[in-house]
Amino acid sequence: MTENAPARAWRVVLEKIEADLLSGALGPGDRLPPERELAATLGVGRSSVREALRVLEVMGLIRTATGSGPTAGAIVTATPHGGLAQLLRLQVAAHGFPIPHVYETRLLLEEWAVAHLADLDEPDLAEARATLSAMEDQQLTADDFLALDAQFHLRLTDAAGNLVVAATMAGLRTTIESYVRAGARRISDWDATVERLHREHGDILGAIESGDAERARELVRAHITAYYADAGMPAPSAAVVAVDG
Amino acid sequence: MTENAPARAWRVVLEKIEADLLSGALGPGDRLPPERELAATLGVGRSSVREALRVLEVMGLIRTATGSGPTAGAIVTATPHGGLAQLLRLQVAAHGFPIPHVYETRLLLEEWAVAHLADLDEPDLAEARATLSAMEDQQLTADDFLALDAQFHLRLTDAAGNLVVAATMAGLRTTIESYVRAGARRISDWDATVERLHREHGDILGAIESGDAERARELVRAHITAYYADAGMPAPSAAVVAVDG
DNA sequence: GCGCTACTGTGGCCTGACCATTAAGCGACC
DNA sequence: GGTCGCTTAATGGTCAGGCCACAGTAGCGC
Repeated sequence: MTENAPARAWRVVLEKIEADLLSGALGPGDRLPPERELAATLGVGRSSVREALRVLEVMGLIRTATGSGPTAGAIVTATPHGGLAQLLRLQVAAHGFPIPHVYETRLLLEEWAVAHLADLDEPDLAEARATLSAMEDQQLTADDFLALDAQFHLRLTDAAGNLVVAATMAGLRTTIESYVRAGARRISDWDATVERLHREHGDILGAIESGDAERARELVRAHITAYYADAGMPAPSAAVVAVDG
Repeated sequence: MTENAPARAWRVVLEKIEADLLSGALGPGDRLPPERELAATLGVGRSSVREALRVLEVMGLIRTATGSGPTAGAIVTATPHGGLAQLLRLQVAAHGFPIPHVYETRLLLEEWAVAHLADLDEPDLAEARATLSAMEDQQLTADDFLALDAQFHLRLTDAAGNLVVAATMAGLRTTIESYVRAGARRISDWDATVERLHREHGDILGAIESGDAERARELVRAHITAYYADAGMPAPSAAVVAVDG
C-alpha cells in the first residue's frame, strides 16, 4: 500500500514522516524540520513537501503556524476529529457514502457506546449530565438545543473511552449536522419534541447507571430513530430498522 | 468548520470543489478542470490548487493521471477505503489512536455486521464462502492464510451492505495488519490454529444463515479475541473483554 | 488507407522569489 | 537597571514560471 508508486515526491515525504512517527523519532508535541530543510534532506522540492504537510494537516496529524520560535512550524498534534469529519463529509458529498449508511453507523456506534457504558463499573457521566442540565433552559432556540443535543451524544460516546469510536462518531455527527438541522424545521410541535428528547436522554442515562446494557441500547435506538422519523429524514433503510428493532 | 480561516488559498479550492460536489455540478466519473484553469478561475496559484488536489487524492475522492485525453486529469472517484486506511494508520502511528481502541472498534463493527447479516432475509454470503473454500488449501503459507483470512472478514462486512462500516473495517484491518502478522509468528502450533480458525469461520457463517444474530455475535467475538490472546496482542483492554464477554 | 511523427494538453516537480507573522536579540531611552 | 521598541531572523503561505513525462490526437508521408 505504501509503495510500487514510480516516484511521487510528496509520497516520499509522507512516508518519511510516517516512519519517523512509527519509530518514535517523532511524537505528539514534537516539531517537524522546517519545510526547506525537509526538502533538502529528502531531495525533493519544497512544493512537494508542502503537499505532504497539507495532507497531514487536513488529516489532523499536524498543525502549522507561521513565525519563529518554538511554537512556529509544523507540530505533531494527532487530533483525529477534524480529519475524520472532513473525510466523511467529502465522501458523502461525492456520493461515496450514502447518508442512510452514515445514519446507520452512527446508530450502531452509539448503541455500542451506551451498552459499553452500562457494563462499566463506574461510568463517568458527569459531562453528559452537565450538558443535560444545560438543555433544561427553556429559552434555547432550536439550533442551540440541537447543539447541546449533539454535545450530549458526543460526551456520552466520549465517556465510553474509545478514541476511535469517539472520533468516528464526532465525524459522523458533523457530517449529518446540516440534515439534522433541516429536519428540525420540519417538526411541527417542536416544544413537545424537546420535552420528549429531554426525557429520553434522562432515561438513557438512567439505564446506563442501573447497568442495564440492553435497555440502554433499546432506548438509544428508539431515541434516534424516532427523531429521524419525526424529522422526515432518510431512515437507515426502513427494513433495517424494522428488522433490528 | 469551513470558514473563519483568514485566507488560506488551498482551502478556497477545497471548498469550491466540495460545493460543486454537493450541488451536483461534480459527481463520480466527472473530470475536474485542469489545475492551471482552476488556479486562474479561483485567483490562486497553481501550487495551492495542487495542495488541495493532493488532499482530495489521499482521501480517495479523486484520482489523477498524466497525459491527455478523457482519462487524464483529476477524476472524481469517491473510493473511501484508501483514505480511511491512511488516516487511521497515520493516527495510530502518531499515537492519536491507541491500538487497543482500534481492535475494540474492529470487534464491535464486525459483531454488528454478522448480527445484521443474520437478521437479513437473504444475506449474500457467496463471496465469503468462496474465500473460505480457498482457505482450505493446505499449502498456504501463514501470510497467505492471513491474507485470505482478512479477505474473509472484509467480505463478511461488505455483505452487511453498509459502505461506511465496510470502509472503516477495511481501514482498521489495514492499520493492524502488521500487528496481526507479527502475532502469527508468536503462535506455537500454527497448524492447529489454522484448523480452529477455519472451523470458527464455518460456524460463524452457519450462525448467520440460521438467523441466530446473538450466536453470530458471540462466535465472532470469541473468534477474534481468541486469536488476539493466542498471538499475544494487546487485547482490547482486558476489562472490556471480561465484562462484555 | 496505414503508419509514423510531431503537437498539444495535462499532471508532476522544481526553483526562486516575495510576503506575513512571530519571536528573539539588541539597543536606546527613561 | 529595566523597559519599551526597533531590527532581524526564522518560518510558513503563496505565487510565477519553467521544464519534464506522458498520453492522446491530428496530420503528414508513403
